[in-house]
Amino acid sequence: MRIVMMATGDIAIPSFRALAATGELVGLVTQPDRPVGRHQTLTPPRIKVCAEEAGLPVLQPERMRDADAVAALRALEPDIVVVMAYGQILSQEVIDVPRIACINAHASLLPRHRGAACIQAAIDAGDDETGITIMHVVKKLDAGDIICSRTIELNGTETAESLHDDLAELAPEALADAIYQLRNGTSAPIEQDENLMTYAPKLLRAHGQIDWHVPALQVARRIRAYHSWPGTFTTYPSVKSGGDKQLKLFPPVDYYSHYKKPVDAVPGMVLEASSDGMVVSCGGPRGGAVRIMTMQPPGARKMNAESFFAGHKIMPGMILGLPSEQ
RNA sequence: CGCGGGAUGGAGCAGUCUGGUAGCUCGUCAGGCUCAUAACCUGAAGGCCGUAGGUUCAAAUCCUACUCCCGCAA
Repeated sequence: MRIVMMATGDIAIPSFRALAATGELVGLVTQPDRPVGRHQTLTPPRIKVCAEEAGLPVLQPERMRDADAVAALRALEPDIVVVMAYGQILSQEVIDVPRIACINAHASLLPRHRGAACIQAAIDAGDDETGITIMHVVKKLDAGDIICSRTIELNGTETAESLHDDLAELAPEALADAIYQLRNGTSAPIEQDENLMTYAPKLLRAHGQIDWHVPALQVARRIRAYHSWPGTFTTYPSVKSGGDKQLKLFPPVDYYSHYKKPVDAVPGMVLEASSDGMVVSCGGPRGGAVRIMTMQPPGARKMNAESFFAGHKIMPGMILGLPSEQ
């Protein structure tokens, strides 16, 4: 059995190593090296480094749909192509290259949370469970028939970062199951129920701005869900510059569905500013609040509430996140 | 050389534009108050103001180079 992996994200690394260990992996297709970081240094995907250490051929086509890229993939004569966090939409021509199947490992329980931000979406939605789904690749994104899946319970403390790592470790087992079924011709793919489908589009930094009008539970979930990518932030009025400054927010966050507030409290109002944290009024029918204990002002490192309030004049009654509401 | 912000006692900051005795909120230590305290009062210790040069009677402050940290963008 000849297997080719198409993957770019770190989530695919454990799966890559597991496949490489079987000796059936004959190549990796990954995104081209990209300028990355503060100095725009050209950096290879980490999984590419893994492939080179394993002595496997690596393809990095700018556009996988191009004829020469397809030809290069075909030259590897794959029986199965395994796609995981690759970063390019595949054309039908590419999907048809492998002799047996082109399959995808997706980090959610499909048909829930199709799309790039599936991990964040599961936490943000407050799901009780998520997992890894192995399905056939079709032209429509993440819509192919399901071969198998593995489930992981959520306990309400995960961040996208921690869940990403857990799912990365869960994936090899699911992949092995799917490949075993395909090898023996015993797989019985199940069609996805389109009525249960949700879509989690790719996230940008700007999506991390907190809307204080939503209930405290949702604010707390989002701060967890978006850590560490794309992160969450709000803005605060700066006494020094007179303008507004960004404040990044970090988990863990406590939330209160009920919180004693002054009568003029509005969403985004700071209710408490102490070494125990910054309590911010949220929206929703009962008007809860969240307690932020770790934050990061512009130009500085991440710090706890005690340090933050030592040098930043944030007083109860100030309103956070105003610009987005105007 | 992608764009920008920053480096000041243990922590977080002000002071830099307009050069002239090192400040703030905490923390630490000592004493006081108190039945008691993480609360309150008083006092003290702790800084070559990132590094190296330059300008000047005088540099945290102005000029040049360098090191490290951070945000944006990817």
